[in-house]
Amino acid sequence: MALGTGYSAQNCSIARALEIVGERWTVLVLRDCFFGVRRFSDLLAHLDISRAVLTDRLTSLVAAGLLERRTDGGHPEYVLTEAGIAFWPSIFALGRWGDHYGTANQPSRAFTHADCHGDLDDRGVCLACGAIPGPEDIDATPGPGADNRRTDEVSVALRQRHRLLTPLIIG
Amino acid sequence: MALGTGYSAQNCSIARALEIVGERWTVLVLRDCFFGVRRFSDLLAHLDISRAVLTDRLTSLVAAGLLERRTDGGHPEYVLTEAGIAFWPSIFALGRWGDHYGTANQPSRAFTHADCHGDLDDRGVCLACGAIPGPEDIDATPGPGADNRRTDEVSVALRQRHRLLTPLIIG
DNA sequence: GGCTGCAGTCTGTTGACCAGACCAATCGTT
DNA sequence: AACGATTGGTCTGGTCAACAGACTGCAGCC
Repeated sequence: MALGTGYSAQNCSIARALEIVGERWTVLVLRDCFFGVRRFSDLLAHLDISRAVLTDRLTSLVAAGLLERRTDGGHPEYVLTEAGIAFWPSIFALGRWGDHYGTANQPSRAFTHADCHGDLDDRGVCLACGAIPGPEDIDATPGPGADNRRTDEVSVALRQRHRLLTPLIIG
Repeated sequence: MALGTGYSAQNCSIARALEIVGERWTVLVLRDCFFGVRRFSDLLAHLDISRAVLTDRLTSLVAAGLLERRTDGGHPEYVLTEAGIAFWPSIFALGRWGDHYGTANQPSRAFTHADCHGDLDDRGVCLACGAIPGPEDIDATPGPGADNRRTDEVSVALRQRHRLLTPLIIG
């Protein structure tokens, strides 16, 4: 393991999680995967990340079992595995905290329970039915604080209501 | 903001959260604060972190409003603010994910609802009463995967059952 | 076949993290 | 009050990760 990524002396669940997802950009890569971004070039355009670093993060995530690299003859696609999908509560909690205490005013994105169209509270509980839906049952829509400055195709596609985990329609 | 910490082009709740807590060690500092660690030297001993980096992280967390630096005449103490306490769901979610998908076998730590002694499920719901307790109502105990190799006083103190957010009894 | 775009690799530079030395303020003991 | 030990930092030099950008080889399309 590269220096700067290990917390070897910390025998702790949180440290073990951070050894996998604690590096710069890793969580944002996973976020985009939940939004249905699957291609190298789309991640590159949406994240404003160095190509070398994106390559490294994708390789690490595949090695750690959060992403699967699929090459059905054509260009590769990176798709969340069960372990990657299980990371959703962490993503959701981070986003909610960022909404309340980050440097901005309004949530950039809103999540609703697809089955009953209820909004989710800070714990992820559907206000309409009381369930805690997984990402496969959540729709994402731009929130009141969303900005429309970015013009890359991924950002444009994300301005539509969209079911998490399903491939994003780009272009 | 220093290079390597900004995600300026990402107008996103998650990116805004990561601008504050996304640097190396920051989440583990917060974890220790939830466990009741408050002194510079205790964090230093427990985290195996460079002094300069710990100074930087504490300064950043105070500046971001997650920690308050209290100096009532004596040595300073770092205590979670409301914004810091609100970060608990992210810490909990990361820990649970690390339990299931990290490199280890067994959870290093268990959390129970202090009011009714129920265990918490992966979503933070008390299995006994159905509530989702905040950290002030949660007791931490060593889990089945805890190790006893570390001998620093903080690690030793954490082997006792202990209410989150209350000062840890060290020494 | 030729062209465009995709998915990386490679290179030099910048800056964050590291270990460890150093220093001032505080605390405990007498 | 004086003294030493502990605490809470700062400072320095070295190492490694991230950065921007050039380059390469393959896929897909016409």
